[in-house]
Amino acid sequence: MASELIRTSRATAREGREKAIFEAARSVFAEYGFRGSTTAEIAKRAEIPKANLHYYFPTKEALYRAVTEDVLTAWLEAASSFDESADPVEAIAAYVSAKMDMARQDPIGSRIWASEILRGAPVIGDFLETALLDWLKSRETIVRRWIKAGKLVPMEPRYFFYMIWATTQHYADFEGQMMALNGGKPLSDAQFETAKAQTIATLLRGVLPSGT
Amino acid sequence: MASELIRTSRATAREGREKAIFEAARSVFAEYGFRGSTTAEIAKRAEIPKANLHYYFPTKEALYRAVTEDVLTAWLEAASSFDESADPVEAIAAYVSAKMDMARQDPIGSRIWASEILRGAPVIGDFLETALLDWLKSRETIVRRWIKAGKLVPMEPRYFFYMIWATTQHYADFEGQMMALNGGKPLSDAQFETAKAQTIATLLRGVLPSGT
DNA sequence: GATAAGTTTGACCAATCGGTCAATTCTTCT
DNA sequence: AGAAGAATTGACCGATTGGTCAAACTTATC
Repeated sequence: MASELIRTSRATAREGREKAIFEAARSVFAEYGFRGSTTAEIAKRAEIPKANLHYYFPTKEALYRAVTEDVLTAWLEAASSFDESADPVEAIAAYVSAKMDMARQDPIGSRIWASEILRGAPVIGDFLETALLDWLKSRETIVRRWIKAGKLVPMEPRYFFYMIWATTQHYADFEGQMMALNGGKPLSDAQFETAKAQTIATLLRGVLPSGT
Repeated sequence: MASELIRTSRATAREGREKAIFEAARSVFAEYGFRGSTTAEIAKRAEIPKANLHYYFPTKEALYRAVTEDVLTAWLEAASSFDESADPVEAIAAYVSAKMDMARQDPIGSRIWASEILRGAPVIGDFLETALLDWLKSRETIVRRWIKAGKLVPMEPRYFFYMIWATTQHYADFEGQMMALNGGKPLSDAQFETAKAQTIATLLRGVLPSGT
């Protein structure tokens, strides 16, 4: 069966195994950070011998770099949902919504980001100082324009973005705390939608002029 | 000189050395989490031989428990600043202010909390399910009363507290990210005061009825 | 079906891990 | 001054760390 041979070809099998290692690494790094993670634990979660892991990723650091780069890509995707052309209500709502969904769908990525920053961002430091700073500057300009047009209350845009990042990140990083406060269960879909809607509403009311 | 002997007595010296170890442990645990931290690194930062560290704290875990208990104490202190008797504006402003100041003065404590939650809160789990849950429930009752009295917009109090916790925590845990976005320097006192005032203003406007 | 290339794996390595211990030094008390 | 206890420390321990390697096994190609 040639077709089946193609489907299970070496390249495909390799991709699958790489992905299994990758996902195992994500979960371990998110839980224990870089230094606290062991290649043995990652191999165990990927259900392969440790030596095999080093065949696909030469070092623990190379694996970590691959994982963090992936997180950055996801971050940039969500960032694009802050739309300059839209009016502030739409732009903010869409952006917060996208970030909340990201925290919900990929809490592990968010936690990797958090633990990377906690130890001083040795790997993504460059990204923070370049791409993230550029993004923030350009969005600050947009927000300032809205403020001047009277569409938003006077404020320092930067600290508003910090509030947004903080809140959305919180739903991923502190899931454990939320679970403890929710009878040991994670937020249901309904609860999460309520949280999301309320977060957007509170943030919007917090920056829109009274008459709006 | 008897007075000097008393001042540098054994008990006092012991306290001092214990505190040095304690502080070293806090900084290492905050940076690398429990598993990523090593007693060797802690001893190095405390400037003592590793064997001496184990004279004061028998195990790495005992040291970690001492550190986390200290963090919980600080948390409870800040929690008390949410005053039931005050009106909502005062209560919320005071609470957010206290939490922001805590994040500013003791970012390390906040980071220890964060990394403990990231790995599933194995040590403070009990606290979350008991003391923290009790605190949250009682404050939810207060907030609901204010909502019924028309002093606050209708909402789920819980998610509002999450926003407060998230934002204040963010200023401690993501200090590295903020530095990168601030020309490599930490927020100045003036910047921090602006951030604090704006955070309080935005949160308050976000939950106060329009006419207020 | 034979050859070559890609993949898997147990055994192993030096370095580091948390922790112990006995010998030594320093303080306190009489 | 000297005995007793408290504190310090280098040397050391078994276990675990990230990583290597050669041998065995699979798969693709002719």
